Formats: sequence, structure tokens, C-alpha cells
Amino acid sequence: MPTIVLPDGSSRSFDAPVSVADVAADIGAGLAKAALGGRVDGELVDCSHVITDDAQLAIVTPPRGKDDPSDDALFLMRHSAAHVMAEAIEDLFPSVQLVYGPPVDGGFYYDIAVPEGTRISSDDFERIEERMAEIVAEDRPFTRYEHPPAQGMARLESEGSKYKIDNAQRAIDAGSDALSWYATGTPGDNWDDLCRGPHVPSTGRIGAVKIMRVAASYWHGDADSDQLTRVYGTAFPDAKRLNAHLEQLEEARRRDHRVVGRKLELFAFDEMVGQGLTLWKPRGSVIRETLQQFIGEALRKQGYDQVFTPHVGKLDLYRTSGHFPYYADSQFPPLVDRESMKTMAAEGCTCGELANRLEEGEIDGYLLKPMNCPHHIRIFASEPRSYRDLPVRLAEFGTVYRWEQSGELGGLLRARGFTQDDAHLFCTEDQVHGEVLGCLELVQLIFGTLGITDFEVRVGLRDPDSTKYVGDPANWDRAEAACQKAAETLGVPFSAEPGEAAFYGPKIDFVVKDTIGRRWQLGTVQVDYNLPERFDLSYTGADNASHRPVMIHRAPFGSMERFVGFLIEHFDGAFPAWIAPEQVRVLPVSDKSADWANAVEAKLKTAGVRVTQDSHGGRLPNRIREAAQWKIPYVLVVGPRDAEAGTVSVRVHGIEKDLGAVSLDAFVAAITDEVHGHGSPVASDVLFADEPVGEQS
RNA sequence: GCCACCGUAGCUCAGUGGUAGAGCACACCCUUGGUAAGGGUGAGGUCACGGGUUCAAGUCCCGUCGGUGGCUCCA
Repeated sequence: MPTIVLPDGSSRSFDAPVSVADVAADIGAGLAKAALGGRVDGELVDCSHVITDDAQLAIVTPPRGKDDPSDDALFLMRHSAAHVMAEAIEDLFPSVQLVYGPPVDGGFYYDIAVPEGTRISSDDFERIEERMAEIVAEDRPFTRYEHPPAQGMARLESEGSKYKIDNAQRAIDAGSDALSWYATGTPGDNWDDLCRGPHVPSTGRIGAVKIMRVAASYWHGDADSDQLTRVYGTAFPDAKRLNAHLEQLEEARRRDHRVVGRKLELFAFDEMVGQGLTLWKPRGSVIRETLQQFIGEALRKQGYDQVFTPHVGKLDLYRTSGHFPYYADSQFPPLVDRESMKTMAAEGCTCGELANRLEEGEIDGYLLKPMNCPHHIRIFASEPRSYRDLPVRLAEFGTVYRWEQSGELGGLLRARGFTQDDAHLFCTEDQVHGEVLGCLELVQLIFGTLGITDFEVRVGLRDPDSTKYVGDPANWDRAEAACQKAAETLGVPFSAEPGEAAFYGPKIDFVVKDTIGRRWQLGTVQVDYNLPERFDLSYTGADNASHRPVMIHRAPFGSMERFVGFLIEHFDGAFPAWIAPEQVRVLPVSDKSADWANAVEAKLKTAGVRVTQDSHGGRLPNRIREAAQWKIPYVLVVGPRDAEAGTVSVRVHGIEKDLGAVSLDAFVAAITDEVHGHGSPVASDVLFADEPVGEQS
């Protein structure tokens, strides 16, 4: 006699067990028709799921309004679409074996084991989609049925797919008391798949589907295991929403920092220079330099000392730090000592022997530095330190080089050479908490000034089962506790992530998303008890005894490359005036206004404003359009009327109209204030306080 | 590194084995124009690179380099 409580608080009683579909039908025929599934006591289930006891139930239906997120409906449709796609692929490629096909953010995929000689490529998408359309048109019911574990396993053994056997074993290990299958149609007659569900009621309900791309993946995410083919697709309730999604992806591509960066001449990569090695062009360099100066002011206030260190260091330095040879694969190959090279060449030494001898320290060489910390540590160690000297805070925009896998490179966001806004703080145990807070302040200053509000905080902890970490577990415990405690002061939610620590210590990371949704770590603060140990660092305490300092590694931007790459996307290239490579462009209406235009340009230049004049680009509307495409914050149109009155006519990027004329002096004062204030107050708001300036994207 | 796809003018792209194209950008000329494309002319190419098949290759095949997406990795 179940009593069902609905989301609106009303309840209905039944004198026998009922399915979700029954309840929907009891409420109304329209709902019965629309129902895709249900959420029973918080658990997402099929329409056919039978409720035997009192329960809370929400019927899942396709999203109604545009703003209805309806995650459950999308989950059901996409999960079901994955099945339909798998059936279509099996029809077209009978030799494949299915592995695993879940819904994911924005769509779904199915991992498929494809035998040697067969391949699924984007050329096959159309016929897969056609086959899927047929299955959808048949509107076959998703039919769930179960076998007890032993019987289910026996069936899978006889079918011979090690992948499905593995999936089933995992389900059993996780405590499932039955294995479930879903047939698209009638069990026995139609296609079916081992699956925990749930699904939409029938194949006709999966909405508008599109296969997006094909990629490789590894079984169990293990690079040494079987390589699988992963086919990605997405599904939406209708074609309109699918198209809106595709247009959004298109828009995201236009906003991609690689596209914007080329168009705005911010940076370049060059085959001749090398993969992942950034060439900062003049305009991009202005952005980077401006950010560096901005953080530089904050560092001076916090008592940092600037240092400079070389781009290479001897292998022994990195043997001591633990970078070499442990992480040799992710470094540029060592630069071998010239004499050693000669000797080895004379001995007919092989490359393998060379590598061995480098590893064992029999030959020396240099490494392009993969991190700045060893150099900074040697600066700390270069003189005796007293507790009175601490904390010692050494800062450097240090360029490091890492051999990132070629498939991982991605514009400025993942490069092989990049400059960290790095610093290392050497302090006493008692100072750790306060210093970490100071580091977090820097990150918050940057994010606050630039209006970055959409970010995650991750506390990276060690994975207790891994051997890649150096140092004493007791030190790790202390460092992890320090990070957790500091993160709690941020006042924003954070997640603890085991396995995400640096090899020498735990860290607090600030993570943002790029325009196509990938996550990137920007700012980072890391507490380290281990490198001071490895380098045997010490200071003299008040007790006249020798003590070990604690180190904090921190980079509030992360790296200049990644940060600027993110920032390009954050602002879509339309930087606020204080960062913009070109802050003001002067457009004389005609040559008749050349004198006044020159005077305006000269005055702004004298005031330190990055200003240009465009008097050659043809007619005025054309030059205005041109300036808009460069996303220049302020465009000053000057004509005879302005020359007469000593004014400039102001256009602001993102607003398609002339805001009006102001005196040149007033404009210079306002933009100077804006630049010095790192964007606040905004000059156009000050000059046109009455105008609704709107969004300046 | 792995899988798939891609590489034609500075940029965006067309070109399905038979004489290398368009738009924008660029240069020059005309236009002196008050708020998002005025008109004309011109220049610009080892079709990424190397090999192969073919009477003939931008086009088909192999390799290399580079790019994109995903996987793995990211000290």
C-alpha cells in the first residue's frame, strides 16, 4: 500500500505496488506521455521501476522552458542515446566489442574495442547517425531484465567479452545482487547491453542526437592497457536545442585564445622555433608586462625580494632536488658536458650507456630548469640565516622548460617553455600559516582586480598508495594540515583531491575553465617540508641551535603564458584599458583635423597612455570598424568641431555609438585615473555618468 | 606518447587525377569623408616537407613536420 509523495507536497496512495509510469498516468495523461523516468527517494530510475513502499517521487520530463536545466532528463536521454549509438555501430561494425558508455558533461560517449584493421572515423558518422535514426524511428521500448550474478556471469562468459565481464565483476564487487541488461525492444529478439540503467522508456525519446567526434582512450584509463576507440555524441530534447548547443560551441571556438591571439597579434608559435615555445609579440608583451608590474607592486608591499637566476643548472642540483632522473621524461634532455661527450664518443658509447651514466652521476651535464625552486634554495643557502631574517621571500619571473607530451600542448595554456611568477618563502614552522595566507591574498587580489569569479579551489593532497612523493609522512601530515587550514580561510568552497599534490608537498590550486570547458590550474600555493630536508637547509634559532626552515612555493598567476591565455578568453580579447595593448586610438575626421589629432595624440602620449592615430584607413566609418575589430577600449573621433572646442568625441568598445564630446583634459585625467587604478574607476563611467554605459565586454 | 581528423595567399576558406581560385587584409591611385566596410588597379603560391603510383598529383599511397579534439600525463 505505497503512499507516494510528490514534489509539490501532495501525496497519492495506491493499494498495490505501482510503477513510476503508473503514478504519472494516475496524475494525468499528459504527464504519462511526457515521463522519461523518475527520481524515487533521490535515486534516478526507469519509468517501469516499481515502487513497493512509501516513497518520495519526482517524475522526470523533458525540459520545458529554456532555463529548465533538467539534468535528469538529459542524463536519461544521453545515456539511452549511447545505447542506440552502440547498437548502430555494432550493426555497421560487427567485429567490435563494446566496453562502457556513460553520459558525460555535454553529451555521452561509448568506448569500443575495435579489432586491428577496422577503424571508426569521422567519415562513418553519417551512416551511424542514419542507422540511429532508424532505431529511433522504430521507437522500441528500453526493456530492463535481470540475472542473478552467477547466471549473468555465465552468460557473459559464453558471450566472451572480457570488457563486459569486467564491468559485471565490478558491479558484483560493489555489492550488486543482480546484473541488469537493457534490450532496445524485446529481450532475446533485439539488441541488448549489460547496463545498470536507467533509460528513457523507448528509443523514440532520446531527442535530437549528433555524433561529435572520435578519439582514443585506454581501458580503465591505463595507458598500458588496451587501447579503445571512444565515440562522442550529444543529445538534446529537440533539434532547436541541439543547434543552439552547436552554435555555442562555434562561438566558443571564436573566443579561443589561439584564434583571438592571432587576430590581435598577441603571440605566435613557429615550427622553426619549436612546439610549445611561445613568441610573445609586442601587443601580447604589453599585457604580460603590465600584469607583471601589477603583481610586482603587491610583492614589494608584502616584503618580497627580487632575484634573478639562470635558465640552466647542473644535474647535481636536480639530483639533490629529486627532479633528475626521477622526472627525466618530462624534462628537455640534459646538456652533456663537452669533455664527457668527447670521451664517450671515443669509447663508442651508446645512447643507452649515456643515459645510464647520466642517471648514475658518472657524467655531468646541465638541465634546462624545470622549476625555479632549486636555484632559489641555493640563494637561501648562500649565507648563514638567523631566525631574525625569516621569512625570506625570494621572487622571480622564472622561465622553466618541461617536455610536455606533444598531444598535450595547447596554445598558451599548455606550453613547453613558460614563465612562472614564482617565489619561494623560507620561514619557521610558526610562520607557515601567516605566510600561506599572504600568498592566498595575492591570488585574491589578482582575481578580484580582473573580475575572475568563476573558479574552483582545490587542495591537492598526496595519494597514500603512490610512491612518487618524497619525504617523511609526518612532514606531509603537517603540510597537508597547514593547507587545509589556510584554504578554510578563503570563504569559498574547496575540494580536497588526493593524488593531486606536488611530489614534494601538498598545494592549494586555483582552477578555471577555458572557453571549451577544460580546466586549468592558475594560481598555486604549496607547502614544502621536504626540499629543505633534501638540501639540508638551516637557520639559527633564538635558542642558538640550528633549525630546519619550511618552504612555501607560490605562483599567484601560475604562469604568465597560461594566465594571459586564460585572460584573453575571459575578456574575449577586449581587455580593460589598463591592460589593453592599445588603449586609445585617435581618428581624425579628415586631414583638415590633422593638427588637432596630432595634438591629442601627443598629449595622451605624454600622459603615458598607449595611443595611436589612424588617418590612413579610408573613410571614417571604415576606421571606426577597424578600431572595433582591434577591441581598443577608447576611440577618439576628432574633427573641426572638436578642434574648435578643444574636445574629443569618445567611443567606448562594445557600445555602438558616440558617447559625446568631452574636453581633452577631462579625458586625459579620466583615463589616467582608470589606468592607475587598475581599471577602477572606469573613465567612460566618470565622463558620462548620466549615460547608461552598459556592458563593456 | 596514443587514436582520429586536418595542413592551398598574411587570415578565413573553395578547389574529387587534366592550365592554382574567392573574400578579407596588404600596396598604389581616385575619393577629404562627423561615427561599424567609398571606388579602381595591383602584388601576393615550391598547394607544409620528403618519397612513391601515374602520360599527368593540390587531389591517390607511404613517411616526416606542424595543428585540432580526445585519452594518458602535468614534479
